[in-house]
Amino acid sequence: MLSILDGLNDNQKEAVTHIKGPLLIIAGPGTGKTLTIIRRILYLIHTGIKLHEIVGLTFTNRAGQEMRERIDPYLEKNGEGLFLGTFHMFGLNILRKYYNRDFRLIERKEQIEILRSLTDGTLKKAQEQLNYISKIKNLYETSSMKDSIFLKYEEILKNKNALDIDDLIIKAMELIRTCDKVRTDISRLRHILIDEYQDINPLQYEFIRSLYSLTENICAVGDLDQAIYTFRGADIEHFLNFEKDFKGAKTLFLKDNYRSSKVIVHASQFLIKHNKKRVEHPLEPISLECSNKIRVITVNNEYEEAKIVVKEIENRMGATTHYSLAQNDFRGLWDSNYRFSDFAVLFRTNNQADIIRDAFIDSGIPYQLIKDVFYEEINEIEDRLKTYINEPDREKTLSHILDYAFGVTAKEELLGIKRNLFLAYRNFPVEIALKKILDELYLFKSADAFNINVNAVSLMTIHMSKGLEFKVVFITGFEEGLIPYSLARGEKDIEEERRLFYVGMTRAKDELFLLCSEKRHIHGTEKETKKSRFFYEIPEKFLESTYISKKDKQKKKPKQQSLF
DNA sequence: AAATTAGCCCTTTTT
DNA sequence: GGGCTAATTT
Repeated sequence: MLSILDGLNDNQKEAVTHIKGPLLIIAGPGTGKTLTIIRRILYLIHTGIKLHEIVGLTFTNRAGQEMRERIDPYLEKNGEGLFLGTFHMFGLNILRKYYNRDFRLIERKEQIEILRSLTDGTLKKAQEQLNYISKIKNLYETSSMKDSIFLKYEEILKNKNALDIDDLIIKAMELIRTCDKVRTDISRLRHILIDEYQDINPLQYEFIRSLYSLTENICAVGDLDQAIYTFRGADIEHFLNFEKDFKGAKTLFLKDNYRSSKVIVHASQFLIKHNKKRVEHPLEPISLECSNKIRVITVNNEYEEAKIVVKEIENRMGATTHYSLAQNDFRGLWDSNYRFSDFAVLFRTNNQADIIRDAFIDSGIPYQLIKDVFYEEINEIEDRLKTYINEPDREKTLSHILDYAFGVTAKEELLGIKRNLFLAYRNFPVEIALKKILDELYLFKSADAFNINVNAVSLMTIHMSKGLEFKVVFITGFEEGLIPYSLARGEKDIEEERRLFYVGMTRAKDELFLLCSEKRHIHGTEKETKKSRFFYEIPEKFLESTYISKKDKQKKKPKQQSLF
């Protein structure tokens, strides 16, 4: 009991021990959100709640996995019975148990094929219609579910005994609502925890409500200031309405930031306060040290921008060139207080990555470019798996397939799934066991995207950086057109862009660099740029601006002459 | 059927 | 500028 609350601050303790009725925990960046959730689960268990009476829902496998890893050591039998994972995995579990054991999960590629057959055959139209159907499902627009294209698509899926990824939630919810057996099973649940509540979409909301009607206990954790996915259907109104939605709800704030320096916390707070649509809540740095100012560096072009990033990293690592060749030379690495993995370079759009990556290749600094490589990877896996089909021993073949498919992702929590798949498909023809195994692999699409154990500088979009932290963060392209992005027009869009930039800023623990290039190639043509409007929303006292430009000297000369 | 050319549009992205 | 696709040529 004492140890469960050990090391927690007062806000966190309250969040852990308030276990009756609905609770909203507003957890700003770096406030110990995951720790609090974990301790809360341990506390629930301590009060006599059983593992199988708790369900924790996350948006990404990464988040679910992180919690799993951190909580399992404290639990008997490796936490068996406690569900911690994505909405989709939770839905899948219900469906496999009660719906139809051998339905197939179809992936985007096949969805497109189906819609091609239903429309004029062009990819463009098919994509358009797929987005439309997915939107209907995720916004849970029941009235549009009578549209002819929707019905035709559903009919084909039904004939194929297939579900799409959105159906994992929809069909599971329908079962919960209509099937007594499932209701009985679900009603064993007593506590629902939902992470990242600000990014919930209407479908997920409906799903939660269905669960809540049976459990009466809900704990939502999130931070409106970090809502960056409204563009794909997340609705921040759910967060704003939590107290109205769930009778008797209590709201708590975690207000101590353990992650970032004083300057970074204060500067980012000044920025985010420009948003009108938000819940005001305090956020204070624990750190009292007088820290470095945020460095705003203006350079001539995007190549210079990349060079500056590399140079600043080299300065901190102590060594000079070609680390990959210098494995026996420990001097630089040994002296440094930094590891390469302490640095992150963030950008708004993926096409900014190339120039930055090239600069890293030139310098020899190890880097990991974090993006959705899984699609390419899975095609490779597919090809490789097909070569196993001809082997005579079926069980052996299946085992090979699973080894290969899951070996690539190499995640501990996949081992159980691997075993289950083996048992389930042991008696199926190999080809069928194969479109199914791949199907389930798709659910783990981005599980490998970021590897925290690799000692390399991380390069990624700001979106991908959510939930991560680094000693030193470089945000590149700090210009109008990129931050905020040019397509963001209305107040609502700009506020989301501001939140995105806020997420980027608050990834930094010690040092934050904002890089601004005077010129940049946009769709091939060079354009003059302006500093981001967000620059002017951060008080000057937090900033240290530097101007590095090749034109520098030429510009200054005429100015001086004019003085005489 | 393969090869070439002309036209198009350009975010962010999980499951 | 370049990746993708549809249209056109060979």
